[in-house]
Amino acid sequence: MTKNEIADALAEIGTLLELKGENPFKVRAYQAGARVLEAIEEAELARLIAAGELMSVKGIGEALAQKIGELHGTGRLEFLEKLRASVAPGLVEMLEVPGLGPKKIRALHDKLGLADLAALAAACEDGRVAALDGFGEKTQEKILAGLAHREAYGKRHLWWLAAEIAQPIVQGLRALPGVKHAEAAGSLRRGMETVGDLDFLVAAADVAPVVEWFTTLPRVQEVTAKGETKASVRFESGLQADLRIVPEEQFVFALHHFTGSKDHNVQMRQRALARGLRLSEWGLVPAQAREPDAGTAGAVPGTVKAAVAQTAASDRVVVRTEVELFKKLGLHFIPPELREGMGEIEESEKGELPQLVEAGDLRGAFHNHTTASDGRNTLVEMVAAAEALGWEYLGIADHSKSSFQANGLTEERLLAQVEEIRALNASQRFKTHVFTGTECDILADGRLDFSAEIFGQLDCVVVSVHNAFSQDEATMTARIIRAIEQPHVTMLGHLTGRLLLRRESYRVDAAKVIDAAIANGVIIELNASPWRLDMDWRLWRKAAAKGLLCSINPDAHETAGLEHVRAGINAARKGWLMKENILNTRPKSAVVKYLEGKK
DNA sequence: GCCGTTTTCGGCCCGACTGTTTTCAGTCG
Repeated sequence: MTKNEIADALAEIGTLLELKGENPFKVRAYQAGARVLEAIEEAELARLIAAGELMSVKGIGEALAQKIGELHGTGRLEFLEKLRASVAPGLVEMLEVPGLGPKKIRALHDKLGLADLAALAAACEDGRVAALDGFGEKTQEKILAGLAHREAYGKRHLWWLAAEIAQPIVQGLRALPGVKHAEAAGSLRRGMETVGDLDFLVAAADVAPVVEWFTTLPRVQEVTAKGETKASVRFESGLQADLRIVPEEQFVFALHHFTGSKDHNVQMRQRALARGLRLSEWGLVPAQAREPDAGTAGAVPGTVKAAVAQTAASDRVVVRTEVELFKKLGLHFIPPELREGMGEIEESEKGELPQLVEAGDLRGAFHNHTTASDGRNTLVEMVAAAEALGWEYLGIADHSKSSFQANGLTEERLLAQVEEIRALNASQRFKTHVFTGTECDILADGRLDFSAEIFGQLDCVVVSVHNAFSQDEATMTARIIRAIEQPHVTMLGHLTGRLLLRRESYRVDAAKVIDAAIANGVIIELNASPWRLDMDWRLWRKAAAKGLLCSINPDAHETAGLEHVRAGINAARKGWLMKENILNTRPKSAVVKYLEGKK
């Protein structure tokens, strides 16, 4: 069984135990185990298991090590199979209904015998749910609404589209009178490839006008909450957005808290405790400041909020920026993209966080299409757009002949395009230099769509899979490796072929392909299309450490698509990549030298 | 179930909100 399948199995155990009402800390241990496993490489896992060293990994103890070993060796786990048999599958689905958690689901199952969503809907409609102890009319309505909206609104949203909505809202909030600061937080700020909802944070003394402005934004379909410090809306697209308003002195703590991730926050709080401090969205206070105070209106005694309220202003830990917040805990600033609880705190403590690549570091981009194949803008239009972005160079890579659905180029058409590009460069009409190239199909058996002789006349050869997606993992992996072992190949396009929220990736052993790419001096692209972001950011940190070179490729099919490199920069930053790890941060002369070295 | 410069037992991040309740449990982030 593969690493990811084992991680899924552990996460499933956690969910099932939760539904059975098990000790929540045991549940957490399985969930944590699943996450830890995802961060280990396939080969490293096999080695740890063989060497009996699995328990040396933090978060994996005796019980998890035994179960992981059994899953890895046999592909089965009796413990999990018995667990599955003891929980109705419909209960797992119920967890996706807003307002339903393990306790309520258990009650619905034990007292009403409900075992799936259809039975749940029926029980709500005839009022049985509302009659249950601990439930009521409101809860019943909420469940029904949740079931109705599950299809339409339960989905996540692409970062790119969410950012397009969020950006003007942040600008608008900042322009409101009395607003001191406004930021988008959450997974959007962390640059995740998809986001569940938007989180806006505002520092302002006067709350009402901010809430009023937010809840009356264009395209707001429904205002789902409107209170003293918070409002929530749902846009027509189904995207939800939360707004929180805090006093100015709390803003940095709240921004950090609502940026997350959850794992990062847990680790930060533990770190604060270890240093005699308590951290929350309310502030940073000495851990011993626990005694309730009569004057602490509204705050629950013993909480950080109460401690903040009762601590004399002169004794509070005053923090004006996130840089200062991290510094108070003995850390260097951790960029939001790295806050995934994946070792960033340890590296920050050592002062060894990478100098992450920035949008301004890009000097050009490869893998772009024109009207010669399936693009919507001509060569000249694409180059003009690249020049407007200030790029030194633009790599063209139209489809090859086997991609007939994409109007792929034959050898003759490709060579004609090469002539056209050379003439354009010679004319000096644009400051942007154009590199010739192709996005050549990797055929089903790993052969390529053009001969080495053709490749020899191009600056850059991108090879990609566009058909026979259903091959098994071993076949697909061997196919891709065969392709990148061939001479003249510069880079591999979209490693897994995934389309976020639309199409699963094809099956491929990423670790093997990464090793083969390094061995053959082939680049793997970070396809910056917001629908792809492929190869996944989670794989980049280790791959780059091993020596893999990245190219952030927009895969643009129209001029506007060139700007998708911003999404690629996000993903690269999440993958801990520095400028040095990425080909298209290099000046044109260095790129020319690199490409000539490949011939 | 995991973990340990107070520990091998007794903890495990923190707080808001909602709806259901007369003081709190469950859910969510």
